[in-house]
Amino acid sequence: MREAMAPKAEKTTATPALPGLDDLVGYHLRRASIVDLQGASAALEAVRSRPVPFSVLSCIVERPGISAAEICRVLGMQRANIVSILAELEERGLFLREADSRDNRIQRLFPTRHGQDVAAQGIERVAQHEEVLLQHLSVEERHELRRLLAKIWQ
Amino acid sequence: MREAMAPKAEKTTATPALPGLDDLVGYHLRRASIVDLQGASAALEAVRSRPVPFSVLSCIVERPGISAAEICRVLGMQRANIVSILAELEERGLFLREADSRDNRIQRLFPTRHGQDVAAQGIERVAQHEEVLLQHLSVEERHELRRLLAKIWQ
DNA sequence: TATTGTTATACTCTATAACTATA
DNA sequence: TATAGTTATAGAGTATAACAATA
Repeated sequence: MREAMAPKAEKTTATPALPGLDDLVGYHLRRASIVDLQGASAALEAVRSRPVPFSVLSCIVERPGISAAEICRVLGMQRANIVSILAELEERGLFLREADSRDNRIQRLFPTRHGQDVAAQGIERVAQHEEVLLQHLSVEERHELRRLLAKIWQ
Repeated sequence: MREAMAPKAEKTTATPALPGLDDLVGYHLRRASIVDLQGASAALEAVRSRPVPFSVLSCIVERPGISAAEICRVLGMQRANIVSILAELEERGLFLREADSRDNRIQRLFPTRHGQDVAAQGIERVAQHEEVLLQHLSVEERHELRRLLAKIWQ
């Protein structure tokens, strides 16, 4: 607010070609992502989870038998960071580990019935949150947005 | 494949209405944002900064005389979290604090010449990074993406 | 009472290095 | 040697509570 009455001098000799923070797509990407994360986090409280742990659970439910390393590749996270998340999900009885019959290094993860229910409830809640988040976007715009975003990271 | 004989509920009895992780706009928002942040962080190493501190500096450069609390409102961050960031930027001589003449609670922040240079160099680097990030998007798509993202958080 | 700047603190998420055991 | 799971650790970012000074 207020221009502060031109404090002393300078004021930068006009920067016409120089882009500002608001011109960067990444800035809006970040701001939008933060708003989404906050809403998603609130939505996931209903199933006592958080965005990343919930994404991991969803992976297991959507791909029964997936390994931890595979989940990391799918979600783009470090193997070291999934360990405590899996420990928590396992303790809650949301999935089970089963040794791979051919490769003893690998543990194959299978969702329990409870895990499937929690994942379904979570997705439902997050979808409801997105309905609010994207309320000012038409169906076409939502699809276009998702398409453009996927193009960036995939 | 193998229809007829009415299957008795096996292997995911078709989940048509249930959205998966990949259907959530927020999922792609997050993934895209992470990729962008990584690139932006790398780009900002050239000016020894990071996304958030750089955003704060940009705010000061773009709005000379802004206060810390105002920056927090602009960037959507907590007042408590800007303190150490300002301390670092100040120590590097990127801006100066000046007591407000009317309200002694407020410190008005003004960029130094060096601060302006660093901000300009940083923006340039980040813009170059975005050129790579958005290389597969047309100019129209980039503008549409930014418009849709701004619609979400603004 | 409300706001500014501040300290302290905790949590989430991401990152790297290094270890073990298997392959 | 390469990969899977793991431990430890660090860093960035976000969040809340509380305080003193000022309005």
